Amino acid sequence: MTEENYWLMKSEPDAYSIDTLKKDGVTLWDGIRNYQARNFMRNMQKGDIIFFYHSNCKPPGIVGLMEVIDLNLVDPTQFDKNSKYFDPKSKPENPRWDCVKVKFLSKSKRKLSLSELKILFSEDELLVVKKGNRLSILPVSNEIAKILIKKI
DNA sequence: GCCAACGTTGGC
DNA sequence: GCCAACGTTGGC
Repeated sequence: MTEENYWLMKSEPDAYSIDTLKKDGVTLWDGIRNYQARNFMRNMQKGDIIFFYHSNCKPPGIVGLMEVIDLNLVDPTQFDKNSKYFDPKSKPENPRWDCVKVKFLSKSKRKLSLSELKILFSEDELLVVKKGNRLSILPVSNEIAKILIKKI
């Protein structure tokens, strides 16, 4: 049996929230315009579990779980001139940005806030608690993920 | 609103 | 290739 990998993905609830995902069921995680975050997405596998994190809100924190169901999809927003994610340098014959498709799994009974995460984990254990970390997609170790899942 | 911590851009 | 200027993210 292959073990799942775990990730954390951030979204501002005003832009896309856990409740919207719950309603949609599945969604394309598009609009990623950071190479490091994109490369993490490229390392995902079907069945990987993702912690959904609400950023830029009070308080920020983990609000639910989702699952990767499709990989290496071209991000359509890069070619959409009306999108804020339009990238004039990206060509359809050689797309620069891709994304994954995710499925809603569960919403936390209670938000696991960043301040709580800081108490539970060090910067080395969980990257989202690292000061100044701006990446919107981060890996989570299996060990830490199992602890987190019990708490949400 | 402030600012730390980056990433990106462009002149040279 | 260097680096200054600028832009973005996101906590506080």
